[in-house]
Amino acid sequence: MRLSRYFLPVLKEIPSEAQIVSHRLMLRAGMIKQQAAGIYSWLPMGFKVLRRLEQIVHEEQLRAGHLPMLMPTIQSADLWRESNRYEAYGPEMLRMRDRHDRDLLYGPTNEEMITDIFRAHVSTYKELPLTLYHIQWKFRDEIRPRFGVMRGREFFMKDGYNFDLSKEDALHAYNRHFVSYLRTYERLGLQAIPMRADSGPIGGEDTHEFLVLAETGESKVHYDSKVTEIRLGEREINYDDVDQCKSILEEFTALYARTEETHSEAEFTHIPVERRRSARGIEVGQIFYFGTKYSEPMRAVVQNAEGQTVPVHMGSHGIGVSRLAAAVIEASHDEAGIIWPEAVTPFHCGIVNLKQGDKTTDAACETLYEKITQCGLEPLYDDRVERAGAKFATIDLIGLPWRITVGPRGLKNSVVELTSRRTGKSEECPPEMIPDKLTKIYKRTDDHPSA
RNA sequence: CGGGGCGUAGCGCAGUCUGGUAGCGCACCUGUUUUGGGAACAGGGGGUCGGGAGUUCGAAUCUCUCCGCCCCGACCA
Repeated sequence: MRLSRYFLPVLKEIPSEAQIVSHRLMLRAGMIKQQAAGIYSWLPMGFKVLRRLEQIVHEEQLRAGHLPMLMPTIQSADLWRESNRYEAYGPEMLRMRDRHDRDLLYGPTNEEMITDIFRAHVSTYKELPLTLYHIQWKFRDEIRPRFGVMRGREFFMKDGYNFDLSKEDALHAYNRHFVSYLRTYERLGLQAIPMRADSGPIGGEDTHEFLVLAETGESKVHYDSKVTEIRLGEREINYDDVDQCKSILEEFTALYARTEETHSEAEFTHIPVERRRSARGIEVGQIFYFGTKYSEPMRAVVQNAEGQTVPVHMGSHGIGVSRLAAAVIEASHDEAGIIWPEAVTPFHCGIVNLKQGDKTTDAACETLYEKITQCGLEPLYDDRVERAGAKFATIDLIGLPWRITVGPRGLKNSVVELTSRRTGKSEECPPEMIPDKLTKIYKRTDDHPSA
């Protein structure tokens, strides 16, 4: 993409409504524009990041064997009356009425709807286990939306639902999600710590939240500092392996890590003093096992091998995709702006032409642009007629992980500069070598399952 | 919902107390000179002062009312 043809309304000054760093940077980098309290437009570059996050979440769900689908944003109130949540959900639910006076709502979550789909089409245990998910906009009419897309009223969420014959099967689904979530966050370059949490209005027995540590996080958390040393890493995972999934869950939950709601001071004091940590975190996901809470009232039942009709065991699982954009920025930025992890960056590199209009530098940039594009990578070429400082400031602000600086000074020696946004370190090399270097860098994060 | 604050050009703000018909910086347009970390100069375009009602010869400014947004608190991906 050529910057001169792109729509990237960057701001030099910080809009006054933004309090936290991710919100400020998303506004300054021209990623989002507020349309109402807690409701945002995603401008081209923000949208690009959102789609990359969505893509990675999809890939990891597919890898775990979960099936993508799409449910509508608007739901009928009748379904919610069946589960008795229409009244129980309270004013957080945005209710509306159509021209025939039918009660509708903008879905805050989809347990009822997925259960409706399940009961309409599944009647035998032979179709189990089944896990369906979608990535769709939700609306929760928060009392006080804030912090940009971190706590929007409208937000983009992956929500999945598993249906199993027995509690044991459903707990495996729980563990499987646990592992797939860990993998998802690690791919995004985020450290998200699983913590035992409170089940809230979704209800249920077992639940873990995944939290990214950040000063601006809204949740208070308490943990043993050793949990931050555990990584999933490159290990092979077989999502059908019940024991493996269980042992990974046990490995990650053996050490103390709780949100404020489930915190126990008594247990906390068993941790050696130097390892006790109380901090704040951003909740980027949560998984639940809730048994037959919805399947019983909504009659989502199957016949088992003995011919008995039994309610299915269910769980639900969510990742806040739009919130992830803010969480990544909270976890990865500096004074100059955003620092995108390679996995989610909107463009793979920026090409900065220091002397736009100069035949030699223009030609060098064009060639680089073409060659890099041919490698399947997407460069953002700053071809504006601007001074070097302005171009550097823009490219730093929007946070592309790699910058290629092309100027007459370097070209005299047949070199361009490759600079890491994260470390600030530069190396000079002939432009012909750049595509290969970038390809190697991105090979590490280019991790698509065949699905 | 309780408490606090704000609404003036795309963004950041002054002007409001003490009424006299709107200004500054950035951004934008034109030109000249510049050009390896947000250039300088000159010229220029852009505003129903959140909406409505009232007071007044006259309202961004005073009064009433509605709307929107932000911050602190209880709830949540």
